[in-house]
Amino acid sequence: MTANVLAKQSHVSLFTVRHYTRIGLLKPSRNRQNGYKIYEPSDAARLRFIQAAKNLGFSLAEIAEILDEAVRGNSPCPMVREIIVRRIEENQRKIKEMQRLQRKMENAVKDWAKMKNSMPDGDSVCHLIESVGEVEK
Amino acid sequence: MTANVLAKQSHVSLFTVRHYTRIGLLKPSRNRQNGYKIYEPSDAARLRFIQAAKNLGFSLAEIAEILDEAVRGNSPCPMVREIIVRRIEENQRKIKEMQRLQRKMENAVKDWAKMKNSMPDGDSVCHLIESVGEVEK
DNA sequence: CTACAACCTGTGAGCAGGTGTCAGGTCAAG
DNA sequence: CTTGACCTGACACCTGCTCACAGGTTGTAG
Repeated sequence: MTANVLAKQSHVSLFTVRHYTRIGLLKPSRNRQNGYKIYEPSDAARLRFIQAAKNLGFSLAEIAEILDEAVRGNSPCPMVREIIVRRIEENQRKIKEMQRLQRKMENAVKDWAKMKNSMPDGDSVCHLIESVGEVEK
Repeated sequence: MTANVLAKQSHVSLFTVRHYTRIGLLKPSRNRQNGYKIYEPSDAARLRFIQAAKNLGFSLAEIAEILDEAVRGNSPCPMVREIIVRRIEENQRKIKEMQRLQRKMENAVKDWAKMKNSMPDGDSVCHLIESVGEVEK
């Protein structure tokens, strides 16, 4: 199986397959005749695992660690449990941050509805944005 | 005012000032004697504007456009209104996506509580993660 | 006067997770 | 035999910094 075939079969872009191969997540063998990379069904399984883990919020670096641990014959499960707990906390923080930003933007639009457009001068670039900055403080 | 002084006064890292200068958001003049960059109070105002806009979710590229428009003597306000409406929609989408991920991770942890750790084999890297993938489909 | 620290400079690399472009090699069909 | 579709590695690009490097400048202490 070449990179292109694996990509199409796995509903992933060719670039992604090449990227994963370059960073060592996939380790295809080689066709000695032409130097082409050869992916086995086990690489397809690996790729499915990577997609599943990515879907669960794991970073590629973490996935690489997990795969390494598995290749070394150790159970990656404890590591997996640790990572996801940390990821849940991080994600919660990010969501809160984005909701704060969302409220801020919505309030800004509301406030701006009554304000006119202004021409820039030496002191001010856009009084709309600057008014939010002032309100913030 | 040198880069370092501007950075400290604006509660921004020196690297950030240099970065903004490199990408053209700040345009200091030069000391002819030693080649040092000279920042004026207007650059400090510009930097405050950049921080305010970034706080509101504007990207540096968008901020550059806004500043360019202002320098050309046009009101950047219509552009600002357009961008923020788009940003609100994008942000809402991202929040929903992250909440979906959050639920998925929390459900995974709950399900995994009753599952044992497993050793990897040819078919499976970590059955915890793979079980989520299967449930998804 | 000089040594030294603390500043300044431009350039380039690194992060994450791809996306894409390039020149060149390979292969099968017509 | 030529065309077009594929393959390869190496590299640049995106965002918003953060940092390292090597070298020039400045101010102070001895």
